[in-house]
Amino acid sequence: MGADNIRKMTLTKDILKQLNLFSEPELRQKLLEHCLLKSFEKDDVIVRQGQYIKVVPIVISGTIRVFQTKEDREILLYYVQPNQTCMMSLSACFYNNESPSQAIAMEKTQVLVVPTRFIAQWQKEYASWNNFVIKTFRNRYDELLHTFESVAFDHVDKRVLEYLQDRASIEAINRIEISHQQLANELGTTRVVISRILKQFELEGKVILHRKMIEII
Amino acid sequence: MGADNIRKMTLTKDILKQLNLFSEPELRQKLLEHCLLKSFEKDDVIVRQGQYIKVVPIVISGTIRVFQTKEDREILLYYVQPNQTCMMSLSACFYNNESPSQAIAMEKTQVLVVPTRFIAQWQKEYASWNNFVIKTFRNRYDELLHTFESVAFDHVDKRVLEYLQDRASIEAINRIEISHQQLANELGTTRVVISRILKQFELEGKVILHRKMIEII
DNA sequence: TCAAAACGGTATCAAAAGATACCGAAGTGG
DNA sequence: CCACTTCGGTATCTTTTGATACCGTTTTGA
Repeated sequence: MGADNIRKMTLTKDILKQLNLFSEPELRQKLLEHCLLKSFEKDDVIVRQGQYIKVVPIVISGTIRVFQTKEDREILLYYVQPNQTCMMSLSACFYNNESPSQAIAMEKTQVLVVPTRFIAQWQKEYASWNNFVIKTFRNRYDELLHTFESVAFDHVDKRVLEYLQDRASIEAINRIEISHQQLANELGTTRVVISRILKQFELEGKVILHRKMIEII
Repeated sequence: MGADNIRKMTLTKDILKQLNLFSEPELRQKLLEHCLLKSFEKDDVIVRQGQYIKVVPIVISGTIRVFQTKEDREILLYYVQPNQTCMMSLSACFYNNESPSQAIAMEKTQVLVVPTRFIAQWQKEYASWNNFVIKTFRNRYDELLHTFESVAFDHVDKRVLEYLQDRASIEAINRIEISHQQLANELGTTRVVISRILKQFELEGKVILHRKMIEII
């Protein structure tokens, strides 16, 4: 939320309706009173590594990519879709510290900006809010555990194939628009390794390689 | 909780006092009514990979090691100390599924066994319980994120040194009793790699190697 | 006591990944 | 249109880690 080019917009009931998360009318009223609607353009920085976080962004539309970097290496943690929020924001509500991760908008993205001071309080008062908090913690932990396990135990080629298949499955497509460098950034390795592996896959008849696009057979 | 050699013992107020987690007298009364005290010997299996979990074990004394395995490889997730619980138990309360991890007692260990059906309910009713749940989620996530980052970005030798230094620091000792194979199991690699790295450290004057013990200089 | 198991050191070889460099093709934007 | 950037293929070499084997020493437990 340190990005200078944030657009604050009017939060209305209609916009809030796009979130199918919170059922209590009283809570929805409080969201209208205390929260903002913000809009980001593609590639806008939402959270920087090391940044102190004062708000929890719940995605209404669009996608946020959360990742770790070290020197010139980068690895995906997760994507934040509509009706979701990011872990470092939620974490910061209960013990404010610096974000270990970065968050960037992948496309034009609208978020509901919730001040952190309400999170713990609303958790006690509203079941749907508590449910959201717990589900976020739980799902993000499971997801990270899965990623951790494959980084720890699997070779990169297996992880590449799994990534492509997951993505094809989720998006119900077989033509994945991604460059080799982007794929390297998702998996925490280098572009050359990815190119090498993908070429091997092409020779094995698993994929057809296009420029910035990979077709799964 | 599938281990056949569990010893059920009497849960008394005095034993419950060893936990400095829960402040409400009403909650402490409910813990006395609904929970059990169980005891494990060193090397007892507390949770198996793939097992469905019906209880949340809160450690009163002793230590539990939680880890992931794949084929004959193994990597530490975390240790559960007194006043703590494990993540797959807590996770199972909100959506029961198979444990992705294994848990083993590292020494004689006593745990408070809380049936999962009370977790979500008590979370709404007792602030200290909610605090425990949230803190567990948060701390375990942060911890896993840190481990993930070093597995993803650091070489094994760096991770070895960091492990040894962390352990020396936490235990306020400089003689760490661990075999090369155990260290390999903590870090998800092989014994030979560990031996090689440690030998290099010895040549560099960072450690002195003993049998089943490493002395940090 | 002694056989077996565990431990750790070392060697050899292989596989995986990284680092660097170069190049031709495609895309971008002034 | 054209200079520049991006993309991806490939080569070469290096580093890191893994796999396997062997061995001498120490520990364990019957």
